Parts: sequence; structure tokens; C-alpha cells
Amino acid sequence: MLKIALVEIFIVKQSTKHIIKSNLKRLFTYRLCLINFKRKGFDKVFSHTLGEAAGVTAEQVRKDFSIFKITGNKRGGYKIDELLNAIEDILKHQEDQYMIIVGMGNIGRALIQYKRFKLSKMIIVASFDVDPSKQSKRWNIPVLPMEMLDDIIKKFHVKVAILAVPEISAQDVANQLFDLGIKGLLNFAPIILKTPDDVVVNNINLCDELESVIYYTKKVIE
Amino acid sequence: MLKIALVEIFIVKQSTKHIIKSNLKRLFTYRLCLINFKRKGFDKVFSHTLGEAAGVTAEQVRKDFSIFKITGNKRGGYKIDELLNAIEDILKHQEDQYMIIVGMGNIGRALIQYKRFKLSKMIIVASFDVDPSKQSKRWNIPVLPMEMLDDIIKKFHVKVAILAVPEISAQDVANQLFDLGIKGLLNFAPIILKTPDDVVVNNINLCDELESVIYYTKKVIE
DNA sequence: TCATGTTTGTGATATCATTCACATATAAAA
DNA sequence: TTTTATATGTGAATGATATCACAAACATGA
Repeated sequence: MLKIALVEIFIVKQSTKHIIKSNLKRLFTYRLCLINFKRKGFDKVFSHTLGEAAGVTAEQVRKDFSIFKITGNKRGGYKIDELLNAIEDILKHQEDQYMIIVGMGNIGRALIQYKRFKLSKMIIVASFDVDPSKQSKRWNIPVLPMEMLDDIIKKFHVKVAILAVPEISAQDVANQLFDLGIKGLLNFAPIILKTPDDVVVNNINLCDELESVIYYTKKVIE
Repeated sequence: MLKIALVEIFIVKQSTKHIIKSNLKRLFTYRLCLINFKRKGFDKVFSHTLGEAAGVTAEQVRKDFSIFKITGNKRGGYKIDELLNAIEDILKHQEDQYMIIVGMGNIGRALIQYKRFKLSKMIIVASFDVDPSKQSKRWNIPVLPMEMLDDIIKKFHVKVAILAVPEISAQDVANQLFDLGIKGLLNFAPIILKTPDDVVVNNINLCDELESVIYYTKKVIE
């Protein structure tokens, strides 16, 4: 009996996680498209309209919404404002999120100035670098020495960090962050990090993204 | 008869495309891990070793290799150098790839200085911006006015571009690029571009990537 | 050289994701 | 108010992807 119960819990967790995982990306895309529609003066969309804009089928759109319990009006489509609210609700991101950047190389410097984060209620509270010459006040956001990581993370209850250090030190710095309670990482170092089970890592590998484009470009051309 | 033949061709195209699509990402990951292993002094890997490093099962690794016709030695695993060669061969990227960046905002400026592209034989030949104040020679790579797009694309036979302009002008600039023969785009503007069928677009949406981390972080914590 | 234990390579199977197809609802027109 | 055309919402069918399971191969040690 106990065994059966455990198995069921496992299944539920798995499936919940997975449904969300495979659909979340599209949810972001839908949001982008909806914002675009709104800007153009529309206040309603149909599944096929949104699907076309997002590059997926109308059925896919409806199925995704179905999974997230988002409903529209039969014959009348979906009201954009309601849809956007529903999506924001799923992303559970109404309140500000405090974050840090570690590594003030090219990418770190770009991100510290990236205006769009603020619009999405993501606030970079500080950034860090081992190199004292990079610890300046040139930007609104302070660039601090690594020794201050602990203070800042505690002070702002930071759970999410952007890792933009050279690959050689990425694992070490990541370990430091995990020790200090960081649970989510956006990693720009071209390396697959070893991480504790309760930590989420999202990798962005710029070279690979470009190579991927090159690969498919060649496929299409030939 | 003809109909059957057509259907078969369709199926083959579909599946070929798809197999590659779902496996390519992992192929990049394997490469990262292999480079790492090599740096650590290893010269052989087993499917379970590589799988663990890459975060996938050993069967997945073998299946991927099987699809790409990469073989190892039964009982002896895979030689890292041979694997890396085989992977590079699949990515067909032996010769230099000339590319351009359009948009010299935060992201464009970061990418123009990004050293790693050169290591992967990806050469940024020039970048472009509408704003004359950004057209400087501060970097090794020239920042040119948009009027020179045509010249440079023709001169270097550029097929791939990085689009890092504000979202408001992204579609217009993309259309210009398509007209000038660009077939692959790495797009940083938070918008789903309308593109011709023979063009490949890879979107990187930094806010969405971060929000995704936040989403899963909250899931894990709660 | 032979036995042995380990690892590959791959059909068969299971799982997961997308598309189909249609019943149901409803906005709009008559 | 009734009709009609059009969209939704969702089980069922299909298609794609990952895992299992095991035969075949071969390094290693006796």
C-alpha cells in the first residue's frame, strides 16, 4: 500500500513538472505575441491568430491553454487582457525579483545595463567581480568584490543569479553561490555545471546558439 | 504510385529534419563535456560517463551516436579525440564563417568583443547601427552605417547575422537582411519575427530565460 | 588462449507531445 | 427569436522521443 502511494506521488510530480516544462517556453512566446497584438490595437485573439503569430498550430495553442486551465469564449476567441493576466498568473511573478550578476566581462557588463529586466520586475541589486579594476560605480548598480556576496544575498534574499564568469572558474563560483543559498542560475559559461538537486540551472551558450543557426542555414541552402 | 512516392519523400524529409533538430542540442552538450574531459587528461569515455556529465542517460548518448553513425568500441568505450572529430564533422564547420552584428546596444557591444567566437571559427566581419555616434573604431571590428550592409554582405558572402536591435525596429531590419540574402539569424529582440521559408531564426530572449529560471526556482522551493 | 565481465548498438517497448476530429457553445445575422 | 457559421475544448489517434533489454563484441586477466 505504501509502495503504491509513493509511486503515485512520484508520477504526479513527474507529470506536473513535465507538462509545465514543455509548455512554458510556448507560454512565453504567446505572451510576446499578445503584447504585440495589444500594441497594434487588438483586444481579442483566436487560437489560429495567436498560433500563426507564435509559429504553432491553433490546436497547440488551445491544448496549451487547456493544460493551464485558461479558457476563452466559444466563437468569441480570447480577450487579450484576460489571457495576459492568466499567463502572468501562471508565471507567478507579480512581485519584484532581486537578482545578482557574477562576472563583469563583456556579457556581465551588457546585462547590468539591460533595461528590459526592470520592465519584467527583475531587479539586479548588485554585481560582483574578482578583478578590483572592474569594481566601479560607473553604472547605477554597484560592482562589488566577491567577499560581499554573502552580505548582499542575505540582505536582499537573493535566490537567483546570473553567472557570467570565464568557464575556468565557473564551477567554483557556482559552488560558492550554491553554498550561499542561490537556487536558480542563468549560466553563460560554456560548461555543464554540477549542481545540487534543488538548484535550477538554465544555460545560454552563445557560440552553440550561433553554430546551431549556421548548421540549419547550411541545411536549408544545400 | 506517384502519390505513395511523394508521401515517402515527405516522411523522410520530416524525420531527417526532426532527428537532427532534437539531437543537435545534445550534440553541443556532448562536445562541451568532451572538451572538459580532455582538459582533465582523459582520452576515453564511456556512454555512462559522458551521459552523467551531460545530464542524460547512457542509452540516450548511445542512441544519439547511433543516429549520427558515430561508433565506439564494445567494452572499450569511445576515444575522445575521435568523438570530437566526428561531432565537428557533423556540425560541418571546418572553414571560417563570416558574420555581421546589427545593432550596437548593450548586447551588440558585448558580442563584438566576445572572444570565444573566434575560437569556433566564427568571424564577425563588421557591425552596423543607425546611430552615427555608435559608428566608431573603438573595437577591432568596424561599426558601420546601415547603408553599407549591402557592400559587406556581398564582399564577405555573409549568410548569418546577429540581430541585436530594439524590438520596435527588429522586423524592419530583419526584412532588410533577408532582402540582402541573409539566411540565418540569431535574434535577441523579444519578438517573433515573420521570416521567409528558407531562413532560419534562433531566438534568445534574455528576460524569458531569466523568468524561466525564476519559475522553476519557485517550483523547487515551494 | 580462453573465460569473464563490461560496454556497445539497436530492435522493442513505453512514455510523452502533437494533431485530428468533432461535440458544444455562442456571437452575429436574419 | 431563431438560425447559422465559426471557435473553443478535449478525448482519441497519431507521431516523436526516450528507455529498456539484450545480443554481440571485445578488452582484460588467468
